[in-house]
Amino acid sequence: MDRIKNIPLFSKLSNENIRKLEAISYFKRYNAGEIVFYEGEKPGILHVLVEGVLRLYKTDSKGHEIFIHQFTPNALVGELANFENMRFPASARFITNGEVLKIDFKKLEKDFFKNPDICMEIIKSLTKKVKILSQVIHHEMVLTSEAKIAKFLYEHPNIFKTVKNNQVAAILNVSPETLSRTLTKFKKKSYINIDKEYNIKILDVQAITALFS
Amino acid sequence: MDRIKNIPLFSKLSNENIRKLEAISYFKRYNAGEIVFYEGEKPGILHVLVEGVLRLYKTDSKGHEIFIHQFTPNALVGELANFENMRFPASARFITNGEVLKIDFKKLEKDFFKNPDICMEIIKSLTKKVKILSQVIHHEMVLTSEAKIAKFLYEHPNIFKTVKNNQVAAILNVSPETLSRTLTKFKKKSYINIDKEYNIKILDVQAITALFS
DNA sequence: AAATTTAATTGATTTAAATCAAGAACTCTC
DNA sequence: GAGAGTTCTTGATTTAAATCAATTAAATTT
Repeated sequence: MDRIKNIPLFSKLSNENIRKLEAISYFKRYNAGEIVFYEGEKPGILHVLVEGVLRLYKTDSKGHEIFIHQFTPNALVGELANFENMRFPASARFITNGEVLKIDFKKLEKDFFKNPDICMEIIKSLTKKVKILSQVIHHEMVLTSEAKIAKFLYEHPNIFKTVKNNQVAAILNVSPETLSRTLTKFKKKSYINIDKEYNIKILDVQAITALFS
Repeated sequence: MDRIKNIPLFSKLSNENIRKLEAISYFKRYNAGEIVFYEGEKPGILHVLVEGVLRLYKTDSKGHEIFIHQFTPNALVGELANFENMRFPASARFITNGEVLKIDFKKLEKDFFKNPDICMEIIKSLTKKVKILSQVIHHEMVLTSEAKIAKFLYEHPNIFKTVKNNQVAAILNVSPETLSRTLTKFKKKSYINIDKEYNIKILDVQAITALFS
């Protein structure tokens, strides 16, 4: 009960409605690496990520993973497929251990969508999603690999300390080799400096930002 | 008044609300080729396409147009930028002559967003948009040029009669040369047949669909 | 600390598709 | 229907990035 109330999407519901919601939903825990749904599956359940990091990705013809987005709590996940009654356009896999609230979509639709507060929250969530997809398109269709890497350095200068280059490359949809080559190129041009503890310092912000904007 | 009422988004509004809406909006006609907004511009106005075909596209680093989508009436256009108070992520240009209803977003937000009917319509529109973007991502990041062309042939077998290969190539984000080569390849393999009147007949549906799914 | 595994780098090659270039086939106008 | 402008086709070349391959470096296990 409290747990559902803590989810922003439902925070404004009356106690009665929350009880109704409890009746058509359940929490499920996942371990890192587990799949919540696969691209191509038929939905029926609406997922709310309540804990952990959940990665959304597609698979190309060669079996490669294409990184789309990484969700953090308390995101609504895979609602498009439910709303439009289509198959999931992407797969979702937990990167850390985590938990989702699983809601029977049909029942939710019937009882809750008239509620204006819920409507507004859904609009917010959908808008966020349009923004994310819009950025994915920009990232992958407009920017070059070099530009993507420059942007990432600028926006997440500290992530290299905790995440392996390997994983950064996967997030950027770039091969590890390309990432490595681009970083050494930036070092050579003195755009950045990387010390022994993997602290990345951008020396020439001007040059780095110019690459992606 | 009647014109606004004919827009599905507003069809359920009371006459009073429609009058209010009239006060904060106006219709504007455009000729083919004219720009409604440019990528990077700040919004402030919500656009509803009421007539004509409006193309949404981005421009890459080399100045190339990247086709995103083509809207037909009565689509809500560029709402993301308004909702999220960000700059337009793409440009919009009329392909035919047409008309849009331009609405002052701030005022619309204040007066109309509580209305549950409008909310539902906005959710529908946003959902449609998520679906479109999701398909763009699939199209451009997962499919190869060959796959894109096969899919297009399958889904729009008659469009070649009216639209030049040039333009089809632009819609597919593929060079005219690549389109030409792929079509001749399909002809050679007897997947398709093109007669003198540009009627395209898919001879081997199996083979064509296998290329993109 | 040595051994083993994992990750990063560097160079050479391949790949899918764009670009460049030139000729052929249409369309349109006069 | 000749000429001019488009559009389409075909071949050769270039390009950005992936892949392949080998080596070096770093991290983990024993």
